[in-house]
Amino acid sequence: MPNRDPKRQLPLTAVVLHILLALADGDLHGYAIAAEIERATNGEIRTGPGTMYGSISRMLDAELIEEVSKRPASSDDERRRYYRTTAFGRRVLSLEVERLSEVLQLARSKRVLRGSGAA
Amino acid sequence: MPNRDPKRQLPLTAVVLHILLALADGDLHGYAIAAEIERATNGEIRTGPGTMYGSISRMLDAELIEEVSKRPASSDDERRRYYRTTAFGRRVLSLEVERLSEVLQLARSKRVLRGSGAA
DNA sequence: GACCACTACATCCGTTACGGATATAGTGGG
DNA sequence: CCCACTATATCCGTAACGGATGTAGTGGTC
Repeated sequence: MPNRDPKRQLPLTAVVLHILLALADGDLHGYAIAAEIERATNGEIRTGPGTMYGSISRMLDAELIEEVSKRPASSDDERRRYYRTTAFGRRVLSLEVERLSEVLQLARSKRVLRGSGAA
Repeated sequence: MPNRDPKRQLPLTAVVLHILLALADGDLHGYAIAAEIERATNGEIRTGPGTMYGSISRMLDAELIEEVSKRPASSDDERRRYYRTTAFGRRVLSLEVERLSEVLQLARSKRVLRGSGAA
């Protein structure tokens, strides 16, 4: 059994964080996750197959995600393997987002941002 | 010469990010950086010597930080080695904070946070 | 109905990064 | 003069990333 303490999973790597975010809207298969991450980050984070399938494998082991057997009705490329976040994965994601929020507050208190910083 | 494109340095690892944040207030030596990170993260991120001095070494190579020869007047433990962020390091830090800010906005738009999330 | 670009997953391997263990030695209070 | 603490350094096993390579199904087109 993998480690059930969500705090032990932190901090997440950028790739793992983005995979969890990509799956927050609904189940996706590996290739689609990579495309979604690239889209969501304006191409700034790209995950080649090594990174993607390696990360998926580790996340399955950690039970952050799980494979879904039943696939969307209309899309039927048999090669696709769909994944969704587990309750544990959502909990970890939530904690990581909270942690990042605190890091950002710290950074802002040190006036680290240049002029054009986002809200 | 190391890579001078600050975007190539992203995403930073959690440890590197926190080292840059710790040095944002002023020069510190390695041991003090580790203590400051532990303090600033309420003990959630701890850096043993392997991580700390390894990270410092890599950051020196990347010219994110540099060693300062002149040390604070009153503190004179000869073993200490002080570091400060370079202009390049501040630039990278600024970009990373901006990136994290965008990640957080994305996460919030997906309603990933539980009730007690920070502001 | 052959072709070909694209989709999709898998594995390999080199590199980077982390983390604990170990080593060494200076510092400073009691 | 101890002894705990400070401080840096190195070693080594493990985790994670990233590009290369391989294989094969899909789907449009001529």
